[in-house]
This record gives sequence, C-alpha cells and structure tokens, in this order.
Amino acid sequence: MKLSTKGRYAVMAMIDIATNLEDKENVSIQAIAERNNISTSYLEQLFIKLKKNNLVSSSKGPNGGYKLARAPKDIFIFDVIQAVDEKIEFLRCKNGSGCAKNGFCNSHDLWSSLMANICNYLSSISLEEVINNTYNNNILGAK
Amino acid sequence: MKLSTKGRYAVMAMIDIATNLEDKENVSIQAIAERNNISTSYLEQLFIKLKKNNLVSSSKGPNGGYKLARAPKDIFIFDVIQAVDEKIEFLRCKNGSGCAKNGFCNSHDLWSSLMANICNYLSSISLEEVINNTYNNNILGAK
DNA sequence: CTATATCTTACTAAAATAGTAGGAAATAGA
DNA sequence: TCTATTTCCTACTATTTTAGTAAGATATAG
Repeated sequence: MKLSTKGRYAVMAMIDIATNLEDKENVSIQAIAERNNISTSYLEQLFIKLKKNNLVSSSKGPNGGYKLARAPKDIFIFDVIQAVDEKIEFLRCKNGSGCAKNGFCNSHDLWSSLMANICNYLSSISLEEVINNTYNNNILGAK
Repeated sequence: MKLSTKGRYAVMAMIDIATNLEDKENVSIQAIAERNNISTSYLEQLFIKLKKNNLVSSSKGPNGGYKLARAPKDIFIFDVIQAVDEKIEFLRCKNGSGCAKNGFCNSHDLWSSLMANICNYLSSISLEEVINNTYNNNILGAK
C-alpha cells in the first residue's frame, strides 16, 4: 500500500458521493471533480478501479453516475486506497528475496510491523466515521 | 515524512553501525554498503545528512569511518528517517491552502491523524529496540 | 436523435527516486 | 614525506512513479 494522491483522491471522491447523493440516484464524475478540484479524466480512471473492486456501482447516460456499492459504514478506507494503489507493499523487503544480501534486511521486522499497523488502522475506519469524525484518531492510545 | 528506500537505507546503516562496531572505533561506508547491499556512493550522500543532523560522527583517513553520536537507546527511528527524507509531509493538504477548493479536503483530518500516528510510533522506537526486537509492534494495542 | 454520462486506451510532462562518476580534502601509518 | 584509505562534495543521469491530457467508443434517458 502506498499513500499518494491517488489514494487520497479516491477517498475524497467516495466521501463526496456519500455526502452529496441526497435525492439524486447517482453522482457524476464531473460534479465530484469540480467540487474537489481534481482532473475529471484522472478521476475517471480511478473510478474504473473502484468499480472493479466493488466499491461503487455505475450507470451510464443522462442522470447517470456513480453511487456507493454499500452503506458508508461498511466501506473502509483501506479498501478504497488498495483499490486504486494496486501495489500492496511500500517496502522492498519481500519474502525471502530481501533487500539485503542474505534474505532480510536488519530492520525488516520494523517496516513490516509499521505497514501492518497502518493497514490495520485504515481497515478499522469506515467512510461514515470519517464523515462524522468519530474514528479513533490516536492509535497509540495513551500519549 | 516519507517512507522510501532512503529512510530505510539510513535506518539499516545505523543499525549496522550499532551492531558491527565491536572493538573497532569506526565503521566505514564501504563495509556498511557491502553488508547491506547498498551503493556506496549513495550511502555517502545519506551519511552526510545523518552527520548534519548529529546522528553520527565521523573521522577521515585510514581506520576512519562513522560511529553513532550517542547510544542506540537514545537514537529514534523517526529522527533517522527525517534526517535523510527532508520533507516532513507525505500529504498535499497544507495549512489553509488545501487540496480542495475551499481550504481543506473532506478527508484532511484523516490524513493528518494518520501521519501524526506514524510519526509518534516511529518516534517511540529506538535503534536499540529494533536491534533487540523489543519495540511495541502493535500500535493499535488490543487487536 | 441528442445530450450526457461512463468506459477505454494511448500518450506525456514533471517530479521523485536511486543511483553514477569524478575528484577534493584529510589523515594514519610506513 | 609518501601512500593508501577514508570522508566529503558536486554534478550528472537513468528509471520509475505520479499526475495528468487527449481522443474517442459505448451506453442510455428523454
């Protein structure tokens, strides 16, 4: 998993849909792009990936657009990011064939632990929680 | 803060020094590079930054090299990464002039919370703890 | 039939990443 | 004093990633 604009755009767009659906059936890419100041064509590409990952559904034609595949409380940030940022790792240390000469580098466990924690964190937060600002924003707890 | 090879290399090298000093006074870049399979010239550039940030001290000439500026228990991962990966943010949402049209994007708090947590986490882990594998490897606590 | 939307592919500019290369400066030991 | 070894410093470069542009095909509501 990486943390780039691609992932951020996707999350922004998902939240945009969740908060702007209102009476409409669908939200168009153009509307999302305009509200969030993102290139429409770039967003289109991201939405294709979101759809492939069953996070949104679409309908073409006038009044068409996208809507969330399920309730905001059942869509998690991690899944959104992973859908658009194809690669899972943000490290080089891969199983066995590591970054150092003999297998793993001396800080391999550190990086994989960090990554696991980030993934866990983002997996625990739903769109709904972001919208309502009710997610746990202090992973370390006491501090 | 970013999480790239640059930061990883730096942490790897610091751990390498801590674990390979032994009777020697200094550890040379070449030795570190060889053991960890990193380009020597690239490592040199990183070490200049580590030195500027008072994480290592150096001596030139034969038997020269680098050593840690203080005990491994007093050097924290966050500081090492920050020394080589100059930029602090891995987000675009900046104070006020945000990524969206009107100030902040709708998921700004999420990203800044995530970043703060990662920084906290890495600030809490010392080289010594990585070496001994005694750091807390579950940020979320119960899970 | 037309306007509006998604869908699809190909190309591209800019930035970041990960190096190479070459040499200057310092210094320990012979 | 000479030599080998090391850090130190600067400039260049190849590759990859990121973020976008562009152009058009496909579907469909009205």
